[in-house]
Amino acid sequence: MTKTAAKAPFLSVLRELVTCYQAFERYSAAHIQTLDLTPPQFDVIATLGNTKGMPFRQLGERTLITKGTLTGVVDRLEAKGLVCRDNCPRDGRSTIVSLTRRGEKIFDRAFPAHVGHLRDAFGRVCSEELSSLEQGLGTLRKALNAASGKETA
Amino acid sequence: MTKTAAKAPFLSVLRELVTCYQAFERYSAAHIQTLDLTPPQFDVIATLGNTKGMPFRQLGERTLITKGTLTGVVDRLEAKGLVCRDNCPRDGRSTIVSLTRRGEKIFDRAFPAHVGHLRDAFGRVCSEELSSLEQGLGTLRKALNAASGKETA
DNA sequence: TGACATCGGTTCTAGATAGAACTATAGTGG
DNA sequence: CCACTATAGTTCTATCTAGAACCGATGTCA
Repeated sequence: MTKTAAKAPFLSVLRELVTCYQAFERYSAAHIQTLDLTPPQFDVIATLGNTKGMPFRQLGERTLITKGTLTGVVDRLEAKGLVCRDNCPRDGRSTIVSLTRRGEKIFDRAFPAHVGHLRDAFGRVCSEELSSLEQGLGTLRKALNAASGKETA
Repeated sequence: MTKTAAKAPFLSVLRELVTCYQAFERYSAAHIQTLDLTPPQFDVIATLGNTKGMPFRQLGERTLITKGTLTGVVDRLEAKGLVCRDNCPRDGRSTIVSLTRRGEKIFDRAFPAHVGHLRDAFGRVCSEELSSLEQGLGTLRKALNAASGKETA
C-alpha cells in the first residue's frame, strides 16, 4: 500500500508511448539507412523537396531540429553535395538552404519510397484506429503542454 | 493527382506521434534536470531503485539503452557517486551495477516526485482515453514490428 | 544618426545514440 | 583438454541533441 507511486496506472501508457516511438524510429531509420542518410538528414531533404529552399529558421521549425543541431546536419548534407547555402538577398543575416540537383534526385527517388515503406506498416492498422490514436496523442500532448505551461507561467 | 505520396493520410498520425513524444520528453526532462540528472541517468536510477543491482545486460534491456551507450551513462553516474560496479561472482564477464547509498537517497526522493510530476500531466486525461491510447499505440507498435519482420525474415 | 534590443546562424560543451570492432570470460563438442 | 562459439562489457567512430555563448546584420526609437 505504501508504494503508491510504483503502481501509477499511467506508467504503462508512458512506456507504450516510448516503445512505440522507438519502434517507429527503428523501422523508419532502417529504410533511410539504405539511402546513406540519417533520419535528420532525410527530414531535411524531405522538407526541402518541392520548394525553392528556405532559411534555417523555417527549416528548423518544420523539422523540429534546433538551430545548433541543424547547422551540423546541413554541414554534412552540404559536404555530400545534396544541399547548398545561399545568402538571402533580403536579409544579410539569413541563409537560404535548398536542394542541389543531386539532392532533388535523391528526394524524387527516396521520398515516395519512404512513404511506401511507412504505408507497409501503417496500412496494417485500420483507419478508425489510426484516427483515434491521432486524437489520443493530441489530447496527451495538449495535457503535457498545459501542465508545463502551468509551472513555467 | 501525381503526388499520391504527399497526401498519405497516416502522415498526420506519424507527426502527432513524434510531437507528442517530444512534448513528453521535454516535460519529463525539465523536471529531471532540476535533479542534476539527464533522462537516461534518471532511467538507470529508477530501474535500479528497490533492487540489489543487476548486470549491464539486464539494465540495458529494461531501460532500452544499448550497451555501448549504457557504458557511458553508468560511467557518469559512477563519477557522481550514485552507482557502483561490482564483479559478478558467478560470471567473470558480468558486472553488477547497483545504487550506492547516495544513489538510493536520490531515488527515494526523486522517483516519487517524478511520478507526481507526470501525474500532473497525465491526470488531465481521462482514464478511458488513456487506455484507448495505450491500446492504439500497442497496435501500431505491433504493426511496425510485423512489417519490419516481414522484410528482415 | 547613434544607442540598443532583436534576430539568424555558428560555435562550443556535455551528453546520448547506434553500431561495429575488440577483449576477456564462459560454455560446448570432440 | 583443446578448439570453437557465444556472451558481457568496453572502446571507437560518426552523428545527433539541447542549450549557452557569441557575432554580425537589422530594426527601432529617440
